[in-house]
Amino acid sequence: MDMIGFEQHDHKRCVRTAIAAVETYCREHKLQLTPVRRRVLEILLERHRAMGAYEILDTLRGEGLGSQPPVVYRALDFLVSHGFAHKIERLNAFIACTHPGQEHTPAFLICRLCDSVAETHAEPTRGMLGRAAIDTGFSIEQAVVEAVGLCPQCREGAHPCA
Amino acid sequence: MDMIGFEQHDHKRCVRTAIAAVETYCREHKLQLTPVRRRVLEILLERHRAMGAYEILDTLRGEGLGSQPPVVYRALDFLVSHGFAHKIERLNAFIACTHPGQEHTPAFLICRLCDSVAETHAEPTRGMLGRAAIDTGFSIEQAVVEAVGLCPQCREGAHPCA
DNA sequence: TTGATAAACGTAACTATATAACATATCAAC
DNA sequence: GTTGATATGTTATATAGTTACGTTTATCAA
Repeated sequence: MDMIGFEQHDHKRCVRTAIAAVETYCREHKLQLTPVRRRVLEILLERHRAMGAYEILDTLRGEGLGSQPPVVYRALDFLVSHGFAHKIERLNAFIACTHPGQEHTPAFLICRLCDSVAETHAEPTRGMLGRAAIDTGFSIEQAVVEAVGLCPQCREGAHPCA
Repeated sequence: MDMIGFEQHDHKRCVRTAIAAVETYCREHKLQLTPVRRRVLEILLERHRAMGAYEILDTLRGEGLGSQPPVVYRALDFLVSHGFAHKIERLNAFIACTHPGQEHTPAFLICRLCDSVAETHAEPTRGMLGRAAIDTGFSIEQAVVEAVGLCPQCREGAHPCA
């Protein structure tokens, strides 16, 4: 058991489950989960945090699985476009999806101190943003929702004055 | 009158108004609206769209106002940190705030075809995201909310089948 | 099983975005 | 005017992402 993503959980099990879900999805949708793509996803799942493309690339290099930027960017494009991973725009980094295969609009809680990221769910077409879009005639296709703040752990340590 | 930000408006007047508001705010809060900072804000207001830092820098260069990246990044840091401009994470670009000086949580509607950006307002601490934050013990300090889709103009031209 | 086609990969070079570090200048207060 | 803080100028470098092109591998139909 580790403390990851603000919560305790059995990490090895969560990696296995996620990989299995992606494998199934790819089989059913005739997508090629090639060695590079699979390994990039595994790296993201194992670390269980947002990683820069070049950080992932360094790991691949050490394993002889491709050493140039396009290799990792192509794998990430695949993973992101099918919802197996997400890009955190605020960090220029990538993170494995916590529930791959399911349709969802991800939102993220990013800790500004430890850079940990928790994925959650948002309904951006509801609420004020959806209202604004309708009013202006804008059609929302996708949304980036990233909250920055303090995770529970850092919150405790951060304010000795509190 | 131009078509900007999805709507017609008197652009020169909007630039003057915005600059005046920022000037007042800076005077009242003892902030230095130096020539470089002021000019970067003016450039953003005049263009009235999201601009990359290097695009702004090119303009500054042409005017002899500083030619190296740190110049523009420092000016942008100032403008963004005081809410006079915003960074669009999705575009790695910057845009002038449409109502500087007022407390607000900006949200953006970004057209994926013409890259036009409209600023609106969101209440991310309400709704599902706020609920998720409370449930996990995360304290939201700031939020990036950027919807990607089609603006009214591009929507018309984009689907001849519709 | 083979040939055609499309998809994925390997690599080099390059472009774009952003920051570090340090010297100089300017401003504000005493 | 001297001092400390704030802002600027400049060089170099770090980080992020793309283009282009040739090769390999998978898919599928004849």
